[in-house]
Amino acid sequence: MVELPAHDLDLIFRALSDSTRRAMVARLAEGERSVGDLALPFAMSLAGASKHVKVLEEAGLVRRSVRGRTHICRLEAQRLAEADEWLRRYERFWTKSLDTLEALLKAEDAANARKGEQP
Amino acid sequence: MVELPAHDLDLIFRALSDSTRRAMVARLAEGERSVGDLALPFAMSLAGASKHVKVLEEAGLVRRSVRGRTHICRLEAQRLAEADEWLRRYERFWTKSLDTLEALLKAEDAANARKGEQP
DNA sequence: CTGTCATTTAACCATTCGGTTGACAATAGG
DNA sequence: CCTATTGTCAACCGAATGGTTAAATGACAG
Repeated sequence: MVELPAHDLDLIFRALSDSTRRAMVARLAEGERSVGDLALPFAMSLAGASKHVKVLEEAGLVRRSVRGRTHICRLEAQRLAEADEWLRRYERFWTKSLDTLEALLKAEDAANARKGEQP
Repeated sequence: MVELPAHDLDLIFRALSDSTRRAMVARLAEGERSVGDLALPFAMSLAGASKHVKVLEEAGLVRRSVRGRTHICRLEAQRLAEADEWLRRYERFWTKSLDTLEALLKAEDAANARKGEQP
């Protein structure tokens, strides 16, 4: 459980705050992709897409290996885990509300059951 | 399991990409805080901090209730859950590497055990 | 009514962002 | 060698970001 520099989380969350980049991450989850492949789905110049890839790379979310003239990208999932680690610190706050709701429903059921037993 | 608009995730991740705002979230996890309280830890004008709170609010991460002249903020954890939901789509990619490591270790153990059985 | 406390708004500034185009570099395939 | 293909780099643009200060709003206290 390493404590990461705040700056890293800045970069990771920033990288994920753009839907184009999130889509690229989704694509990379299916397997390695060249920059050109990643650019393909978007109505955007290759240079534009290339910039997005760079942002992902600088956030550590993507690793690139140059093979000939094509740059092959692959997802660096550990980095996603680090963002997730930060978020899960607060997990109890969103599960708690569900638990509370559950408790309320149970209490209601119990009340109904009592009514049913003594009409 | 609601599919959220991409735009919402944009706002949530963007809001979390700043360490000041993440610190505010952390603070709000301890309980409700006024804008002034939230601003206190930072070497920043109140107006500046107020802007950060607004960013959190617009991302839906914070709900504000005005009580007299003080604005009381509280964490809207469901919103964090939505970011987490996106990330967990890729959970298997970062747990997989751990599993693989585990498998390797187990295989090694098995090999050692075999050696031990037939010396 | 007056002042003061909590906060927002407005205007401004430098920097970053997301995007473009055009030039460049390197590799692949005739 | 020549020419595509793959991708980056540099310069530029408008919009957004993170910050400031100064003024405005709104509620409470005397």
